[in-house]
Amino acid sequence: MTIHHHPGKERIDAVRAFNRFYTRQIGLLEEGLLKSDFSLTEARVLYELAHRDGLTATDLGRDLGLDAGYLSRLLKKFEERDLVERATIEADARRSSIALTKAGRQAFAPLNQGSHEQVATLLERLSAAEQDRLVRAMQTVQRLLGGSAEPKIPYMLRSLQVGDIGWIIHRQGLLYAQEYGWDETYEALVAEILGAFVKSFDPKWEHSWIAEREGEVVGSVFVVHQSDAVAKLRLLYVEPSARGLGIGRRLVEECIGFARTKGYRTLTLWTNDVLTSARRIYEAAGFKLTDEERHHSFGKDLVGQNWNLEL
Amino acid sequence: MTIHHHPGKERIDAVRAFNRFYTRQIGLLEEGLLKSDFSLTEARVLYELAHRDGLTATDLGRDLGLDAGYLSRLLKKFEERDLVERATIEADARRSSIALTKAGRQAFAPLNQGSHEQVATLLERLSAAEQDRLVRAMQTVQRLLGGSAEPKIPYMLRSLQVGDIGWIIHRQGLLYAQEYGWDETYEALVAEILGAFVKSFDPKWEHSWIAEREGEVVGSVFVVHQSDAVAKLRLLYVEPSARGLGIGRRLVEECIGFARTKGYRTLTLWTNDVLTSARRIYEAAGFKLTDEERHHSFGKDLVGQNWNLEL
DNA sequence: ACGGATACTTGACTAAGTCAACTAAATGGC
DNA sequence: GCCATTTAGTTGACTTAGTCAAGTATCCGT
Repeated sequence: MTIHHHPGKERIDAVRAFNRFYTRQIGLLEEGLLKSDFSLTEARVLYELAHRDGLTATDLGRDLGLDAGYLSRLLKKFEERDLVERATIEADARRSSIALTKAGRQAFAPLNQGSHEQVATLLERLSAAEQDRLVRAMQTVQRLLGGSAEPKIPYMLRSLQVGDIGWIIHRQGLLYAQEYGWDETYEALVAEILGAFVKSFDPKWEHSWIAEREGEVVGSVFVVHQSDAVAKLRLLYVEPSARGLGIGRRLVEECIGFARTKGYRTLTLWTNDVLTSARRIYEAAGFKLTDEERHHSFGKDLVGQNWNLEL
Repeated sequence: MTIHHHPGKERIDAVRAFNRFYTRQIGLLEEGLLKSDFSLTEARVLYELAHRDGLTATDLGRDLGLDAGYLSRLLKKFEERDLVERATIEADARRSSIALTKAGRQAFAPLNQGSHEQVATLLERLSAAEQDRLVRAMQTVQRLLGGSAEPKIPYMLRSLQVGDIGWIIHRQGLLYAQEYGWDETYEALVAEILGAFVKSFDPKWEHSWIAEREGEVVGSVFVVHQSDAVAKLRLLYVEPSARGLGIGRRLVEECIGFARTKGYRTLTLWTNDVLTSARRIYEAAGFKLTDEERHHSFGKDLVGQNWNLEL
């Protein structure tokens, strides 16, 4: 379950600004269609017909937001021009499945090509990296507004890839700075830990888990070898946007399972008392608080805690 | 100058998919306007008039992509309904500056409110973090397509902030993996270097520069203390999207200037021969190659180089 | 088997937008 | 300073795009 949130004025205004911007943008793209013998709506209908099979008039009307009467006439005109043909659906005599004829596909091709070239021209003004960012940003917008509800797979775990440790350092640095006011030395500590982890990585004794949700890193945890009897769980974190999905608990469970199968006797971890949600996960997993000490780190007075789990 | 790039089919198709998606999205938002006594175009005109001063008919037509004749009649109707008034521009008797009257603002208010609420409803379905991502993504699209030309300030230099080192580790890790096929140990090395840099940072002898372009990190460099006579330049990098702006050269110059003022006698650096564009910058800045050695690192056979500049 | 819904179709209409011809004022070149 | 050209805006005549309501044929649930 995702937590919903009443949006602030700045966000609403930003979205409205984008809507105005893109209304204009689409208007510009339409102008390119003007020279063809099809209107924008006709082109949209042709596009759908060219890319999807077995469509009925109702499908088209629903997906493109068109009036049934208008669409009916439009399709009739297409049929007269021999661009589309309708096949009766045996199961339902009211509906018919609409498809482009060969002539229809031929008429659509230059239209499609024109649109393709227009977009290509638009993109050519950008560098490859910018094109990439543009596409990603568009996909983000589409995914978020597309009402795609909850993704089928809420998250998946994988092991470390290039780019991950930098990303985790970046996010943890920012997150703890925002939430607890820690300074840049925390980020530096994470960098040192993860740099050393990768450098001296020993697959026999160590492991990492990255939680990914729709292609984005939303959590991670590491198990490092302290001695043949003691494994250490390090740097558990879950993105605020992905909290409530049980990712934290799952990551800790993976660590425990890994430590058990590798024959460790104890799983230990160090944390700070301000990190209450992490603490709750450790308690639920059976960890016991063994000791606490005050320390001054990351620009704050903190209480460090060691927790142990006998395996 | 930015490097342009011929876009691939996937990117073009992704952009076209987004256009279709957003055409529909805007269609849905328009439906909300239907109950008011203004058409979408009228509402757009009212919006512009409400938010910008001293507009002429031509300005409106250009910015909203409207036919001059159509707009003329539309404004005449508004004037008859006493929603707008025109003031003659003393410098040019052909043009007149159009503004909403009090009645115009009153008529616009519920329209504006309606649109505001509609967007608010749309956003409410998302969590705060998702709203944030949506807005960012929209701003990215708008900035990239907005033809905002070159930004007034092509880039600016600043010193390190929380989140920077993680970001630099992430980007360098990915970049060298993509461009030269280096493995995750390079990213780990960067993490160790930067973790240690922040941890043992000595402002008397050391410094960092982050190049920022429109709020994004596009380059960085570090100077570290090796001895009181020798400073080391480390981890120079410039984002591919920001190459050609002279950022690399500028970063190296800053390092040299800093090393001179701090009284170092030598500025040294280590690099690899495959990094040809960096090498060109070092040569131009007066660095001399002192020695080379073959080594196997980051999953590749490489030739490491030491370069020195006597200050 | 029948009441209500669904998938279209058609007629009558209005809104939205285009195009070209026109007037009046400004602007640039010589 | 004059004249050709451009720009700002207007108007008439028109087309296209889209809406609305009433209608027919078919399907679906009970």
